[in-house]
Amino acid sequence: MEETDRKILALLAQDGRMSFTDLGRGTGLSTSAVHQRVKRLEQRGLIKGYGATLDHEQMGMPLTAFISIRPFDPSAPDDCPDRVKDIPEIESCWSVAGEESYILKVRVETPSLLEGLLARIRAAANVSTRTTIVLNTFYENRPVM
Amino acid sequence: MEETDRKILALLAQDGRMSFTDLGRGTGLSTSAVHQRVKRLEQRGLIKGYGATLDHEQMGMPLTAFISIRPFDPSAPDDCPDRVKDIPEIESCWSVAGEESYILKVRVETPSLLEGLLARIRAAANVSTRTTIVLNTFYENRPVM
DNA sequence: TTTGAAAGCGTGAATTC
DNA sequence: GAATTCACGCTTTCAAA
Repeated sequence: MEETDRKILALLAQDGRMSFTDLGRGTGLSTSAVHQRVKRLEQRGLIKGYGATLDHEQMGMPLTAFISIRPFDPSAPDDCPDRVKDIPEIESCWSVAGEESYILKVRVETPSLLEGLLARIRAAANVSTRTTIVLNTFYENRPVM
Repeated sequence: MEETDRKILALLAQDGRMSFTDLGRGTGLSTSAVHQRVKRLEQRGLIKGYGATLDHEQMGMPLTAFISIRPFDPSAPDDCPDRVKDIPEIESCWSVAGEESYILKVRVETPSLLEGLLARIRAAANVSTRTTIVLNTFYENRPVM
């Protein structure tokens, strides 16, 4: 992948609704040339999708937390992501190296709903949890490339 | 905010490039009605922006990590986010309640670049760090609403 | 990659509910 | 105040070169 594609990706990371015409202006290509490149980037999976970034506070989900997870029984099959994937409050799920096995990022409306969520996670996956409450989001998902 | 707006937000969170025409079909409104609503949601800040989701592995930044931060000197002014905001490898920056004061999420190309990044962060903000390497991203930034 | 053309979309004003 | 209709110009999309 080269220069022009990286430029297109940078522009789309910044403004996911930018028109092909403007992408063309931004890269010095014709509209259909960028169009084809974007389609190819989508097909190759370099662009995984497009999304609007919402203000969760205004949407009534002001509480964000990280939940670090370690299995109770280290010998049990380790399918935690599968067991929690249908819990809609979980925004992200990573497996990690370190003291814990997984980190979840969750969003909820209230502390008491967080309590209920933790109980559900512990029950679904038979794990112990350590919760870190987010006090302030300075920035999130800045384009890094 | 009501039903229709939530529906629009859900659709745009899922596909940030959906046309106003399709948003209209999805909500039972005319094109210009959704158009007006989306513009209002943008103005009110409920929609903070639109972005493409990129595949960082394919882009040559396969290493993701969380860096937990605590100040060396608890009495010093606590302006860590300000001091690290120009480091481009940092994708997200949260302040948190718990043993550490901040969590950063970073993306780099190689382990040795992570080493250099950690040194830069420690020097810029006079903090100690604890790094958790991401082994696998099962999912990230799923729409939660 | 570009050109060119058809179809579809965005946008605003006027209108109605 | 919010929805619809309509009309214009611009954008998307695809085939052909």
